[in-house]
Amino acid sequence: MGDSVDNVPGVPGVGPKTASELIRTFGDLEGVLAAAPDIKKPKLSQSLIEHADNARLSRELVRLVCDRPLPQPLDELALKGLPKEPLQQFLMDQGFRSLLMKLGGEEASAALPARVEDAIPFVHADYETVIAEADLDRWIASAYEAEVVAVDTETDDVDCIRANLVGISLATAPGKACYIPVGHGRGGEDLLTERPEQLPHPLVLAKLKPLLEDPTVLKIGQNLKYDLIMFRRSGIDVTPYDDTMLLSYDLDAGLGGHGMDELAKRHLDHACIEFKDVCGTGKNQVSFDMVPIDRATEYAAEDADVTLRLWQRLKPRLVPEAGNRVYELVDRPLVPVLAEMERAGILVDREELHRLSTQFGEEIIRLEAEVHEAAGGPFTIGSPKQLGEVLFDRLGLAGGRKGKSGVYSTDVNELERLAGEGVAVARLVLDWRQLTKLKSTYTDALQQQINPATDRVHTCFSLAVAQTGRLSSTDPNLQNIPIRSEHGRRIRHAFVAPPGHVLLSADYSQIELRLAAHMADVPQLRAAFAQGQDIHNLTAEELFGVIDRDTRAKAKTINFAILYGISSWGLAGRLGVDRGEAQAIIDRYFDRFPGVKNYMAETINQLREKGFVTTLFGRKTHLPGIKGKTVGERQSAERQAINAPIQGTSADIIKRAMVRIGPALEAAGLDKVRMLLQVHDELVFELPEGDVEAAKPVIERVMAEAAEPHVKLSVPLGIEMGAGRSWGDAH
DNA sequence: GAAGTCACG
DNA sequence: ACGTACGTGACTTCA
Repeated sequence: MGDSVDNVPGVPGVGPKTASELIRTFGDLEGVLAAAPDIKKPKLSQSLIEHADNARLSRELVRLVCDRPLPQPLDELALKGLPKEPLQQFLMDQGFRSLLMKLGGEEASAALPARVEDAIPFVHADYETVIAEADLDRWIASAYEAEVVAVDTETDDVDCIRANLVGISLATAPGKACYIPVGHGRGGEDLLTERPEQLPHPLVLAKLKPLLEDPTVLKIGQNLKYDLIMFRRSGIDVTPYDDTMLLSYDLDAGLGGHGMDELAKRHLDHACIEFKDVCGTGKNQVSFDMVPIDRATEYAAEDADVTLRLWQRLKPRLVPEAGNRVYELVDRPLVPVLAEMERAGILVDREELHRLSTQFGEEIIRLEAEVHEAAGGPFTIGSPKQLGEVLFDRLGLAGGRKGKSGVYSTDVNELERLAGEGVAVARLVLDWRQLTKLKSTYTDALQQQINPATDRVHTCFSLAVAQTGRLSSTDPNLQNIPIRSEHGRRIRHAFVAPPGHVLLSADYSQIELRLAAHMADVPQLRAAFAQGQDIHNLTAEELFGVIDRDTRAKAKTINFAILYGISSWGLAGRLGVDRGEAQAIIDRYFDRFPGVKNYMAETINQLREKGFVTTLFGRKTHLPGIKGKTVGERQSAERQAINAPIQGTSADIIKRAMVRIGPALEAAGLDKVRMLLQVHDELVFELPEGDVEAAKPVIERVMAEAAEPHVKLSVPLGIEMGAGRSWGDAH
């Protein structure tokens, strides 16, 4: 990366370094200063400000070194005012223990021990249940004193939009944790039939609010987005915060899951009390408000205790290992943004979905009869096993291929092949499959997902699932709403804006190919994007010398193959040519675009050496499969290694756009524009009709400039936008 | 709970 | 010899 601090005065032999590298070299900020006793302070400051990879770090360096008024911040700094105690909070946040001790005394840094004490056992009996007001006050005071507190909320539902608060747990030191019940025994049937003695819910929240919002106390959570939403619903804005799930994700993506139970096993060698041991499972499961309070305390306080201990293990690894970039710049600030998107939800036309369900249902019944007729008897069309036997055994069609479990493949490729050969039943099954898919997954299911209180659908975005840094969406998944087929597209038209409003969709045009052109440094591709040329036409021209429908389609397939980590077998299968021909095309591609070949070789080398690959923002994806037993496993890791930096950089960029879009809109006076959805390269907004023309340029600018200043791209990022009454109309 | 299938980028 | 692209989540059938 090109950002460097040239000629750092007073640091002989250090050479060009980014701020993060300086920190890494000397252990912490104090080390940097110690190594540079005769630093020309203002000059260092200016230099760091201009070149450092963490603007916030730079600013605090300047503040520390110069003790004079700060120049205007460069990046995120512009988005937020400084907290009350910026330096102390920042240092604690960064894990600069020794400096904190010097400035704030021993007690200020007690929460971040240089070495984690392994010996403190988990003793459930030591956890405290807070029933009296004085005890609550004592715990709050202890959190202020520790300047760090792990927080966990217990509720009666995994869906935090409709969940009720049942209790809150706090931990201020390993082994020192409490549980504050507020909603137990609310009309339970078996376990608790009346409300046991508890502090009133509003009182507890009123007492916690100043603590949770205090800039000098760091709040720590595991999957904090959930708790943030719960607190936001009560008018509490938790800040500042750390999330152990995200720390794990940004440090160890690819090495395992990031749920608390798994992290506790991995890092603390501790088996947490499992939720199902407290609440049961299946039809015997009860919600948390029905759990007796003493049992609830063991479970809930342990969660906060574990979270605090995980933070002590993970946070100190951040600067040395993760380069401190994606966590600070991307993932952590995204949490409240996603929380607001989930809270907002999107309006769905229930009647339209119902009409589509009815319509699809009637068509499915017709198709079912036709399939059975053609097959010579009834069978379960939805059973791949039965369908395969009907097609390839009963009807005796040729070309049946059995997989390792001994069933014939009947997927879309196979059925399309048969349909192309004139097998009528194959086309009927394809149509039946499409409509049952649309009905069961979308038109039926989405109606069930509409929240009766808001009349809207509230998805849950997960930050720590995808190996590459992408988000994922569940309950319902709003990142796979149909668009490609005509029937499917009608479902998109059921996602609408309320009266007087429209939906605006903004998407990055071919962002992954643009990033590949930049990362592999391919002059022709860069020039084509700079001039707005059609990129598949360019590939067709380079590879085949002619541009027509056929060569362009082939070129498009090849461009995708490049992004996914090419193999001659895979390309052959997609293009319908033999393997030798596919290999010839690949060779020709590498010949025309040698940067791509080099990029792939370098990336795989890096993977073999380090065990991970990185995005332009420094996000890691570990791929232990590169050391796998089989060739297949190792080649799979190689393909992932090619794709992960591209897909991951794209994810980093749109996430940064999401973090910056709110403040940018606010600065433009567009406070009624709400971001609702992210679909990997697309953002969907809901806004008053009259705001569309003002909002478009703001959104476009933020998205187009989202990589800057930390990453300088050699290709422009193109944005396409549209607005309409429905999501379907916004494209 | 695994396998197969298919919706999206 | 190996293998039919990268990343997800939801639904259905069936053991």
